[in-house]
Amino acid sequence: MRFPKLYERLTAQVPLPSEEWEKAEALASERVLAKRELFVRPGEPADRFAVVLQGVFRAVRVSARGVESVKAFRAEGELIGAYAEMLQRQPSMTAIEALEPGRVLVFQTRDLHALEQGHVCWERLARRVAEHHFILKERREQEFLDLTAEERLVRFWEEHPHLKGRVPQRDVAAYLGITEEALSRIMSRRRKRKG
Amino acid sequence: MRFPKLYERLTAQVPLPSEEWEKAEALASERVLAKRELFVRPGEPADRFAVVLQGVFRAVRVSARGVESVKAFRAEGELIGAYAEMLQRQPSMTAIEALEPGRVLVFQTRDLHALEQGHVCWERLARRVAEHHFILKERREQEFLDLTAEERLVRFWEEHPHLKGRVPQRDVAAYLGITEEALSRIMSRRRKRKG
DNA sequence: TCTCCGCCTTGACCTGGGTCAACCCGAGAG
DNA sequence: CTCTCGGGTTGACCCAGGTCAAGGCGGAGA
Repeated sequence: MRFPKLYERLTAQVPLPSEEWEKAEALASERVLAKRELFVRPGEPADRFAVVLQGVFRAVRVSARGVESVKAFRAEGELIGAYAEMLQRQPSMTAIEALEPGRVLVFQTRDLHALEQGHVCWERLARRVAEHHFILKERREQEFLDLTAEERLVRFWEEHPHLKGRVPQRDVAAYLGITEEALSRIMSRRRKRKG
Repeated sequence: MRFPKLYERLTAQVPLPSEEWEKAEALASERVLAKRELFVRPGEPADRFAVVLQGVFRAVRVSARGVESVKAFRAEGELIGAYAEMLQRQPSMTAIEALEPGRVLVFQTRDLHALEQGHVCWERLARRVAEHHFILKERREQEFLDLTAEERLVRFWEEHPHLKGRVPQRDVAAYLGITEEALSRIMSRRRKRKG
């Protein structure tokens, strides 16, 4: 077993026979990414995903207006991939970019599919993953519905303390749905108010 | 079988043995709701959900500021319930209200849990449901990130043509994340521009 | 050392939407 | 027939955040 810690984490979610995990490991491959390198680029088929072993990534989409918005940041232990597109068997509309030099463990969806045929544990895991991501998205929806940009900022740092110093401010702005100028002003306003 | 059409729809998602469906039907109960009546009220345990047989429902949450925001509208054939809270075994923070007199088919999560022990099809269905809801939420997130209120309005009616005339304007506003005054103005602005 | 570049800040100005308050209108109820 | 009430509209005013443009600043490379 090459990734016992990862196995540990997964098994906490859904019991996973170690033989099954060994099979999965055999199908996975490690990949190193430079800062700014894309793990997924828009237009590509959404046929793979990965677990972050090292580094921070951002999932970005550029709108019709040409504005970049950040859908999520992902760090060690989390999944990266164009999930929604994968589920809908569409080409990716999302870019996934390394914000630092990183390492990931890549799986082909096709391989996972094959594993699912062999043991129900993989379907159960897929369910957990879907449910977890649903909860994340719903939380974010709620934030857009009833928080101001400033409140969303505060909440962002509460929810992502591990990203301190690892993501540029402009990306935080793009995550909050505001411009970098607006974010800069919100921060200076708070500096003044709080001390 | 009491609900063959519903069985049809589900089976299109995930093959469901008819015996299993019959078991589920036996556990479900029909409930009639008056206009304005709540199917779920905030604070209650999130221990049940339902399929809408008739009527339109809204899922509402009131923010700390006391503002109502609408998370979703649900009509015939769709699911209602405090899904996120259910997954997290929390009391509901959401109210689910009938906007018209309605009928629903109610399931206890506990019962579904029991069914899952008996046959994998229920887990598969749960996975599909989670994935589907994820996609819906992500779409909405994207709309908040890169559309104006007016564009969200247009998209809303494109995505929910069946709600025309069935939901009050103020609730559409609460769904879009704006006030009813703002929505009214956006509409009159468009009336002027377009003719 | 100087320069360039990526990232952040600041200013001036504009605009969409929030807030508060008045008003309108159509449908039931008495 | 009138009153009331729920839902929608309109106006006046304000403010958060967008836009455009000009710096500022620290670090890497020549």
